[in-house]
Amino acid sequence: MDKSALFYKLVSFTNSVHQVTHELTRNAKSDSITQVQYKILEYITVSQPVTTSEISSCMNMSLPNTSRELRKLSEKRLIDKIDDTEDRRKQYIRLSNDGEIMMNKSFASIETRFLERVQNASNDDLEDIEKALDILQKKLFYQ
Amino acid sequence: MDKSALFYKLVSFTNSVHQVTHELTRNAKSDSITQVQYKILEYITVSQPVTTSEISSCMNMSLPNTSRELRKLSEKRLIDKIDDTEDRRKQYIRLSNDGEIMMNKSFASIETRFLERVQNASNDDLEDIEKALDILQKKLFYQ
DNA sequence: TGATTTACTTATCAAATGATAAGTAAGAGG
DNA sequence: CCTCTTACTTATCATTTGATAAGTAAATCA
Repeated sequence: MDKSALFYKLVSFTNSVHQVTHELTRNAKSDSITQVQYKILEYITVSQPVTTSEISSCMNMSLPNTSRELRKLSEKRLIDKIDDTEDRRKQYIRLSNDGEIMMNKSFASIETRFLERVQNASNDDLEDIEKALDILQKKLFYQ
Repeated sequence: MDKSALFYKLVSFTNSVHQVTHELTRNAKSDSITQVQYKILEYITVSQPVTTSEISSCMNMSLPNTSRELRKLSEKRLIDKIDDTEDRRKQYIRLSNDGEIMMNKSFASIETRFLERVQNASNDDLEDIEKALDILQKKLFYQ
């Protein structure tokens, strides 16, 4: 097994994933938030409740900048900050109702584009895709 | 086959790909160029020769901004611009020698991290990974 | 040949992002 | 109790990035 050849395949693959992700998510984001704010909301959506520190380290941004962006999201009423009752330095971040509504819309838009993309795939194709996603997530893109 | 469930799997998967890509490529970029400039060089590396317009549309950036960044890369002697002899409005972009050297270093660094990531994978695992990459690229992340 | 389109450049401005210093307040450890 | 560490905030600044207007020069088209 030539690992170098596999590496080049991976480079090409990740480029495709980035391209297609861009294609699927274009216009999904509301104009009232920035790209970084959208990525933060996306992370909160799938991981809530999360602390500010967790967001900071998972999104690879500094704590001060994370704090600033969360303040902006809070001012836009898209997230709620809930103080931890045990450790009062911590606070848990959740989507607010407005945030839920916004992210539901975004995900619906992305899902629509996804469905367009796989509309011609057979059931066998879809099963192949699912298995392939599982294998790669487990064996290559594990965290 | 539940396409909605598959969609959620895809969301989780693309997040993992982004995370791992970030992990593999950290420190791969020279400090003398910006993130966007690095992405442009990466695109030129795998697609050269390319025109300014092609870079602009494939990287989803405006022609003026693309032109500016290419000028900066040219000033740093990382790319060469070659006038098209047939259509004199066009110019083809290539890596310069210095650009080749820089990108070879970057790719070597990324490959090293990739090899660390798969060092415990068996030959069967690697074959599974390769097949999965092929399937997804063909059936889901096609351009 | 004149009008239109294409490929690209220059210039300018605003906004987003990143980096860093300095601070507060609470928990943890000796 | 005192020190250290953790979790987070505020403030500030530089840089990067994005958007837009206006221009040049070459090709195409009618």
